[in-house]
Amino acid sequence: MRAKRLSCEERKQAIVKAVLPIFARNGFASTTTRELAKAAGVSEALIYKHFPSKESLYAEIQSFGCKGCDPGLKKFLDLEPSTSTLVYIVYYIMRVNIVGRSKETICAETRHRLILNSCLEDGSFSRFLFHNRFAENISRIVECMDAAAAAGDLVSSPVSKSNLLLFTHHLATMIATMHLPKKPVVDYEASRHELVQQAVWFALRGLGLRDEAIKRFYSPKALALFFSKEK
Amino acid sequence: MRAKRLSCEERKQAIVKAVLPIFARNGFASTTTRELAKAAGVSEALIYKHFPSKESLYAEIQSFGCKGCDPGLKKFLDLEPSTSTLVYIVYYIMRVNIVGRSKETICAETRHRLILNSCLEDGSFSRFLFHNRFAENISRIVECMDAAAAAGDLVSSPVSKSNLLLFTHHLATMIATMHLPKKPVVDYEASRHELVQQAVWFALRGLGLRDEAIKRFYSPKALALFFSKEK
DNA sequence: TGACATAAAGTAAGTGTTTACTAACTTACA
DNA sequence: TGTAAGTTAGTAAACACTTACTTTATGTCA
Repeated sequence: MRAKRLSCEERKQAIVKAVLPIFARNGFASTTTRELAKAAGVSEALIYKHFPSKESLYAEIQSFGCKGCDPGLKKFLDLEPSTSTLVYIVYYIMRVNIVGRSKETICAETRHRLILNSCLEDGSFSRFLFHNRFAENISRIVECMDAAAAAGDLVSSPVSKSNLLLFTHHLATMIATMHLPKKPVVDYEASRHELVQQAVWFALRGLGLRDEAIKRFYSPKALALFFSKEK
Repeated sequence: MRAKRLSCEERKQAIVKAVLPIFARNGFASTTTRELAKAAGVSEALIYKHFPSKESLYAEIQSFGCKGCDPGLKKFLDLEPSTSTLVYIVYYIMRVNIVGRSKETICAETRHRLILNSCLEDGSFSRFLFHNRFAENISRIVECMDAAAAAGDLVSSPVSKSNLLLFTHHLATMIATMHLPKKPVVDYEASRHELVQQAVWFALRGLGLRDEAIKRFYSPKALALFFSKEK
């Protein structure tokens, strides 16, 4: 089994991509270099030509997992700050985490596994991801909350707005975590799409959005359509 | 280094207890039998006298982690079903998971690590724990929600009551997860006790409790006092 | 155009070390 | 004094990583 000849950089990329889901599924320690080589379709020795150690390869897949912005979220963020946009964003957070996207660099499950593994270790990957993907957008979402409050749709909270948003995100992440094993950890008696809707309700209320506003602005069908149109 | 002589059953228990936090901290694969023996203060061979394999020892610590009921929660559940009791229970869930208890068989962090590790594997431990510790009590908590609804404190939801409670629990678990690494994954700009209060607000609103009801029944100080008096 | 040099991509077959686990022995208590 | 708790000193296998080799694309010069 001789691998097709690639340039140095191409091969490096190919190895990282191939190896990412293996590391995510098994964790660092219980993944052997043999498995990695097999997944990448090359010899172990070649991996060591490109990466000085198993650890450095793991670091590489983490930094790869951080790369790239979130085009779907950008689309939502570019909308005018308003109650409606806030609803969109909360829906987006739930949807992306609980059911995933069709086109993404790394699939939602793999990403969640990396995040959880990182939380069980030093947390640096998760922390970096949070800074890159969330904290950077939080001010824009807070603007939406301010707009909603000004419109009388959102009641004030004894909780900082950024924490309210973190809690929303936490809910999404934990529901996703419950779905990692083949047999989900808890039985919600609902499909993933129904679960998205339920979680959106819970979160919007948690944020302080009035029920009238939720009913007015939250149309699951319209949102699902808008979501699926993301390029 | 010769271990003090114990009876078979005593030693078995001692090993399980000593080994539990090690497994929780490192995960199964990256824990060596040498570390386990050192933590238990015995030779590796003695461990193998009591447990046929590393895997069976891991299974044993999981089943140990499931054991024992939740005396604190029982105290809350024994109260009359009411809005006030519902608030108590939500506070209890947040408090136990985010700051932990003073007296418990296994500390909150260790328990969370086991849960997350299980979610990354087949989920069986987490599933069992959920059934034992949560599902069994859920009907009692739903009674509280019914009472709150009857009293006009809780608005109805397009979400099943059991899912609302699961979401509440998820929030607690995820906040705890963010605190697993030495340096927390996200910065809430709040102490753990403040975070409990904030999460309680978010969850109570998410459950559909009216703001007036929350203000009327949620007194952090009184609850903290009541909590700390649990024997 | 083609023979050939060369540099870099790729591999087979190891290395020493660590690992889970065991056999054979020692110690202490009832 | 016998039995069961406990240990020492291993074993074979698996592991991360290397060395020494082979293959192939490409540029160069007659």
